[in-house]
Amino acid sequence: MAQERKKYTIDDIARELGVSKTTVSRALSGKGRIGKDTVERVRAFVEEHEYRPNRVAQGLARSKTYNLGLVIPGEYSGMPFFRDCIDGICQEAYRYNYDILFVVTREDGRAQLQRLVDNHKVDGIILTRTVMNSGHVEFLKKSRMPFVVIGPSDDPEVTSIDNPNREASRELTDFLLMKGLRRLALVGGNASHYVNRSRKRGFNDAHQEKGFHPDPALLFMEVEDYRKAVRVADQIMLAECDGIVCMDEMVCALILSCLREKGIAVPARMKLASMYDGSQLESNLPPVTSIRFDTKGLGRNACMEILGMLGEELRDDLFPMNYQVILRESTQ
Amino acid sequence: MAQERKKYTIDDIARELGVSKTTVSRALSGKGRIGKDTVERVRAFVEEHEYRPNRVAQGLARSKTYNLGLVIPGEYSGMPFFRDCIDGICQEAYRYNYDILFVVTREDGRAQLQRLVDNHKVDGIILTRTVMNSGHVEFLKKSRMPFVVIGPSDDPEVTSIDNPNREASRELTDFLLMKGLRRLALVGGNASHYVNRSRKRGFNDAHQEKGFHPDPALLFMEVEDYRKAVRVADQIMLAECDGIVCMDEMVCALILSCLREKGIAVPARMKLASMYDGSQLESNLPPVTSIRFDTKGLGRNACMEILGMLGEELRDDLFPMNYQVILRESTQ
DNA sequence: CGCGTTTGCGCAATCGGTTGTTCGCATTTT
DNA sequence: AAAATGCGAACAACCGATTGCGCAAACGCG
Repeated sequence: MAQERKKYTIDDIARELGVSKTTVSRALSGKGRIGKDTVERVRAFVEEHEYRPNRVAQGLARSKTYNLGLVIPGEYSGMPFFRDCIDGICQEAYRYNYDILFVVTREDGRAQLQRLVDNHKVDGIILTRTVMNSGHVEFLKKSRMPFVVIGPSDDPEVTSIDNPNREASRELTDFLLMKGLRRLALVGGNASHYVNRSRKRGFNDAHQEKGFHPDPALLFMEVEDYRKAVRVADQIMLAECDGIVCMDEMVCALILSCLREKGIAVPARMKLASMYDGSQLESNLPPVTSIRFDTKGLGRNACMEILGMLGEELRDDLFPMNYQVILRESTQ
Repeated sequence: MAQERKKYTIDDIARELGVSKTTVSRALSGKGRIGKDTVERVRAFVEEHEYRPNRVAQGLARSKTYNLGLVIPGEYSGMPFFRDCIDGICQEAYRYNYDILFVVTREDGRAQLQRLVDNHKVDGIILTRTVMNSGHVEFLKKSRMPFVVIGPSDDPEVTSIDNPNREASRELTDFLLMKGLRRLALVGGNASHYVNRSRKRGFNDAHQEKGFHPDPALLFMEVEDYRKAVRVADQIMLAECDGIVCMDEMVCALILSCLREKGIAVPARMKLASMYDGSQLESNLPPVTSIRFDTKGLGRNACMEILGMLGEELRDDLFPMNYQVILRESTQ
């Protein structure tokens, strides 16, 4: 049973080893001229006694915190996309010994952001963007704090990264059109969420390439719960659609549930596909065709981008940001 | 357009005001003897120039980081419970100018935790517990790092806080038994998640109080997707149940969907209730009776507990940790 | 008026590291 | 053999705050 252990400081190490703390510091950082055997001695001692430099003191001396700020809008933090994204970000950050400072923004999001910057609590910031407003980007540009954006950006000075939503949605839609479907409904949740807009663009792209025009009457947004889904499903059936494209997994599950209840056979009487694949679509009945993104990889990339800006030597290349259209029974 | 602004240090302030930095420090902290008018001058200047003390330097001097570690198991981080909980924690932390260091644990969770402690990156830790294993608690006890646990704890030395799952489940079950139901099925997801065990206990409690015994054949766990739900729903109908109690919102939505498809009228032929209320049950068809917890309040309480341990003067009392059984159409 | 107490403030050490510069010594060059 | 070079290690300043202690002026009181 390891007893309460003294916390060593660099001075303790220096004293016990009979060297100066400069030497200890250099031995550990590998910077500056220093003898090989000395390095070895120090390393061994440090290993033995489990010394860890105090990050706070290091931070003061180096003007560095080894913290990254992650800004997430509160109302979305539970969505599968964010879950995977956060997962990737954390995983990559930990590899480089950074930690993640979590900022859940609500109405007052700016105050938290400002605190991070003013108080020197982070070295850089990862900003997730859901709606295009929020002066956060402008604020960060002005503050000289390095940052990357997850989501769209029209500003060439801003490093941003995102899933290829538009392209992927185009491809999925194209696949359905190639199957001969001509009256596709598009169903989604929150209309102001940029991701839904990107997916809608892809949907339109595919149509236009073939000289088709999606019927505006077949666009249904704000489908967030079962009751709304029921109504939309009714309208879709009345409108004589031959296929339904859902913006995300949740909406898709709701719609599918409604179709089953109405006894509308998928895929026999109606094709169904989703523009985002989660854990539920594969094991649904029938399994639903959908687009799989490497969202975790996206998170890792975002993290690598910011680490790169902070001068870290990256150990891997960025992940290629692609996607897969996964064909399942719902479109057979 | 606010131009790039110089970052003031305490020395800058002192120089410009013609006082010592000791004075500035004292004026701002309110500690130590110092003249009223001096305090006023300093405060005004600081306000004017938006000076913010460098938290890292403060941290070194005071041995304090104003960071709280929040340990969350990666596989659950997206669940509604955690979302609300995190929300509450962050909200409360920000009020006291603390930030949240987010630790998503996977298999290797211990390494991250150890880093937080070894490197002095946090003042305290909030540990969320999902399964009862994990030597995290023992590790933290040994490390002398203040911490609280969200979840159950048998250890009297450990501060822990949780929703009253067992009591609430007992009450909900009791309500159903009082209605005359005698063959209740209990359906849930992950069986090793402690929260499901607590709820199951409450379910049993209610039965035993009345001298009944829940039929072990009516306990269905690991119902995670639609396909499994379909099978379970079949078995439930065969078993001639008169009511179904679901462990959480997601399972409940799946089961309800299955019932609708089979044309089984809820509540006419089957009563349905959920032991956790989320955003989906109220707007479902029919709306489902369920237990509402103040999970956000739980998060805030956990945060207040740890802040208290860290010597912060709390501005509010703890929230009373109660719950409501919300009666809806599904049990009428 | 003299003396003890209180008040306001600054000096300097400290927290635990990093880093530019110097210094002694061994090795190589001429 | 003297001068130039290179190497390893230490000195001391510094990062930006906090804090124990001491000093001088102002105050209270008999």
